[in-house]
Amino acid sequence: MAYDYKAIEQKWQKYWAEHQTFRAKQPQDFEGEPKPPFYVLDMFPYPSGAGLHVGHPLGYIASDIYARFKRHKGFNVLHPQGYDSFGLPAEQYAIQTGQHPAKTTETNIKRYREQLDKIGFSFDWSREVRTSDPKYYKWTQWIFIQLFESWYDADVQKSKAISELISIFENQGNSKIDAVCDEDTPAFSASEWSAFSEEQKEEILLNYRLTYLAETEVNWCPALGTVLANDEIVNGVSERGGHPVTRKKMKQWSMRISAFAERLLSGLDNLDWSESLKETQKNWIGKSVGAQLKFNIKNSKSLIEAFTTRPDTIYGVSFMVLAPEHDLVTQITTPEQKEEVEVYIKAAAKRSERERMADVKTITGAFTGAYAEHPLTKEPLPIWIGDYVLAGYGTGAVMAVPCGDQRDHDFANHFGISIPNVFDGIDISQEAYADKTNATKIANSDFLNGLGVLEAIPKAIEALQKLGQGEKKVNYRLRDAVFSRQRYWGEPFPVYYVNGLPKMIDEKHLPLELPEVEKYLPTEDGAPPLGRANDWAWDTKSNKVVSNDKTDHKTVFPLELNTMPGWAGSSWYLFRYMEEQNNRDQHIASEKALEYWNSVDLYIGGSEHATGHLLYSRFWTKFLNDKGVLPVNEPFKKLINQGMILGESAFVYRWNYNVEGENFKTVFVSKSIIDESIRNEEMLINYSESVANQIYKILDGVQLKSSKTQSSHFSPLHVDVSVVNASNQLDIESLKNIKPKFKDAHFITNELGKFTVGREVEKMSKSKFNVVNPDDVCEEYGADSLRLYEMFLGPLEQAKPWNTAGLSGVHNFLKKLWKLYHDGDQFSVSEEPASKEALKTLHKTIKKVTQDIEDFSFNTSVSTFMICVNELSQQKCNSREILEPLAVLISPYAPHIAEELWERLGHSGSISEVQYPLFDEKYLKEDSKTYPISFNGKMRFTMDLSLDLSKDKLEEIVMADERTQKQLDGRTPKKVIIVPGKIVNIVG
RNA sequence: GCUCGGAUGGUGGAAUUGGUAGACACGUUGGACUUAAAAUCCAAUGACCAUUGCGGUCGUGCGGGUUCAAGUCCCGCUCCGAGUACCA
Repeated sequence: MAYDYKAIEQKWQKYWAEHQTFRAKQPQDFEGEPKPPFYVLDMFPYPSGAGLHVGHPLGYIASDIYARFKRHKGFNVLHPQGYDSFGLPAEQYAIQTGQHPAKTTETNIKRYREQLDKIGFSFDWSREVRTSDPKYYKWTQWIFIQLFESWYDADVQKSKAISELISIFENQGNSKIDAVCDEDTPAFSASEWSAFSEEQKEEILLNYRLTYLAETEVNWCPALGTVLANDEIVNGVSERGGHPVTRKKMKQWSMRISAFAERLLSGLDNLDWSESLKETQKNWIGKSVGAQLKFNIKNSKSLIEAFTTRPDTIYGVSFMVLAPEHDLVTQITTPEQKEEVEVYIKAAAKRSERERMADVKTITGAFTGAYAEHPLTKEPLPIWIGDYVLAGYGTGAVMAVPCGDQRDHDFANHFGISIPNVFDGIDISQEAYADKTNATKIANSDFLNGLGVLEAIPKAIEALQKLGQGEKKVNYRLRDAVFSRQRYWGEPFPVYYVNGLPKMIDEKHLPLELPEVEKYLPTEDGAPPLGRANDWAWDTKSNKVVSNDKTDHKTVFPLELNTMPGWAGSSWYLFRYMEEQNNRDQHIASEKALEYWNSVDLYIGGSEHATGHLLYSRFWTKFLNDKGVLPVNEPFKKLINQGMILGESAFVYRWNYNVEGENFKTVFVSKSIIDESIRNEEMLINYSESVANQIYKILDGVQLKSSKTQSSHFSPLHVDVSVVNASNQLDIESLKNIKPKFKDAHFITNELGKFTVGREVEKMSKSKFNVVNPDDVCEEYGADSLRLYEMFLGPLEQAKPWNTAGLSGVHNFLKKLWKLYHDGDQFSVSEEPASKEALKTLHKTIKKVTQDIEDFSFNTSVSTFMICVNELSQQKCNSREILEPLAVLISPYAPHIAEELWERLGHSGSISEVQYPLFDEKYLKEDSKTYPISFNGKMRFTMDLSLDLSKDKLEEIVMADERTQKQLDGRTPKKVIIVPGKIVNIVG
């Protein structure tokens, strides 16, 4: 019987579903001691309308292999899947078509599920989550409330209940605690606190809450009608769609993730993540250690605070620069400078983020007319404004040290400000000296003279501290994350407003479900889509959502109109999977389940989530750990980024032929002809008789101008990869059928009537017509072939192009594997003991494959299987002793064929939990080795020699060999290097 | 600019502590089977030279170095990719 992958795969997919083969057990399901848990997770997909292409399952296949391997190794494996089902595309589609996003999302999920099922994943679907399910987002809202009810104690680096903070305020005000809060929070005593009105208290508390409402400058994207987070902006335009982004002030919910900066940074050390990913998070958090200095302003009570990492260069300060948006600017600008400053501020505000970034070279700024006072020398320092100083970083002000910072150097040069030098023996006339090497000594700096950087920094801080004008400070680049979106398809905030102040809906009334709206657009007066809902007011009496007409601001209040961002639901979903569906109502997951499953042992997904999802979920995990909700403070122990699978786009080339008169026909020329014609430096018409005839026929009567063929005469156009075969030949008829715009086009083919296309590797996308669909591959070769091929393609973490041609190789391998267990059409294995070589082949394979799985080197294990099957075929081995363990070995990779063979071997039930074969060294023991015999490091021939031989004996035998004598040609070797079991090298 | 990766045949990619470079697969070529095709099987396949046979020279982006021995280690470059970007 031939290998009928279609029947086999269908059969086993059905079996797995019916028997719930991959359902994970909860600890209480075991009689006696539970099996050790192992949690393998994929980044859950956003179910887009385009469906899956072959790039998506790459990571899923890798994690599935690992999950299946761990089951064979005796673990209780949790390998769930779900959907990140809130999001922009469904809403954009709703705006265009009027269809409810819930409906399109449902359709898309169905399609995803079908596609995933065909690949044979061992997912436990009984635990599926969807972020848009009210039963799920009830807990997203619950976490939001917990954040609102918390503040951060920087002293012990822990989040605590807000009630605790209130009692601290009541007893001692806010001066003695080290709580993370907004920069502009005023200081108050206990009695002042008591004297505040309830509303004032609420406003102050908002400065401390871990999620807070604040007027923030946000990244507003007019085209998308929403605010974007920093990580949703790439090169100054929106990640989705590439629309321009501008700065705008809006009242927004924010997350005080900055409070967790230090923990997010130090926690990285214990994670088994790739160095590059950790590096990306480190840079994003951007810790810098330095000092915060206070500069008095002449003739003013105000101070300028500036952060610096180089307090040792304090004597090199010759001016100050404020960000144009800095609050002090209007206060201190002198009447003479007022006009110039205002013009500058206006111009700076107009420059979009993108322009500012693109144009770093142009130096701009304006003098305010005011002077600050140097804290040590008391010299006046002119105060400038310049847009190279960012309002959002540090204090929005810098002490400019032109000798030590290139930007300050450029600015000083441009505006003719002096550049005092504080480095001993360094020439700073051309450029600043920014090195922090301790060997360079500080000069012209009073008490710092002669010190290296490392000694000078603490000394400088000490001196400034004595004056009350500076202290050590750690600064982070990480900004608080804006949490409001002006969108419909997201989690509603469990928030209503009393006198403009936010109140939380009590937990027991959650979820607050998303209301219906008649249109998914913002309202005419610019409110978010929820502003269109008729029933969107909160009745505090009945604790229900009621009609807006009932709003009286006494018992019925308006609800929040924004919704939460995409990362809300994905920040905690991993913990939801830990609990079974029917026990999820009362909590995120039961304590017992959280304790048992702990955290994700292996997480696989794309590196594009480095500074978004992966940072936010670490933040929420730490927070929920502080609260005692979670027993862990990191969500993902080990993380692997799978590389992107790229598409091989196909191009046809339109000939922009040069004519006397009109140009009206669409003519495409085979790539092979173009290339050769260019190489031969001839006219296309002279390429060959066949080509000339075609041209005459198409361009009947047209007079071509003579010129040599050049690539600039052709414009490339994408064509769908499905109409191109593995040899790059285009099926012209099919192309005309699927793309009517080619209907009347002419195609100039080579002598054999073939038309070849050009190829280029690009990102796989619909617009490039290079998408390969996994369904098609499963149809043509089967899921096991798809799985093996995706792994065979190359290292998991590396980007690589998809090349359909290679699929037949792994498919052939499966056929060969099948044949090992069959004699002609008959299933046939022998009960005879296996030969020595067969056992050696098997154990060699066990050893290598086990090692490869542990190293996530799946490409090499596929090769190993190929070698194994090749060898066993050669040996004509069909012994059960070999073939049984082989089926288990390969089952994580090609589960369908493995199940089928296992059944044919006479077993009932799934192969999935059969013990993984154990490696035994004794089968690999060799008594001889094929030694490479090298001369001066170059291998000349090999010799089979016993491994028992001593070094001397080896040398004797090698030297006696006639080939050795021939190589030496009468010379006496200077030296003979012998590494037993490895190599013989003769020098001389 | 900075940080992190990477560069090996026609192609995707192997190569454990430095120890036979190019495993495995694709592609290509030749052969067997077949009326023919497909499928299958066998053989060859880094480049160059030699060829009746034995064989030889070069070769892992470039230039140096360490070593009996370097794809692997060290120094200096080039190019490509990713992330990040006026962060004081």
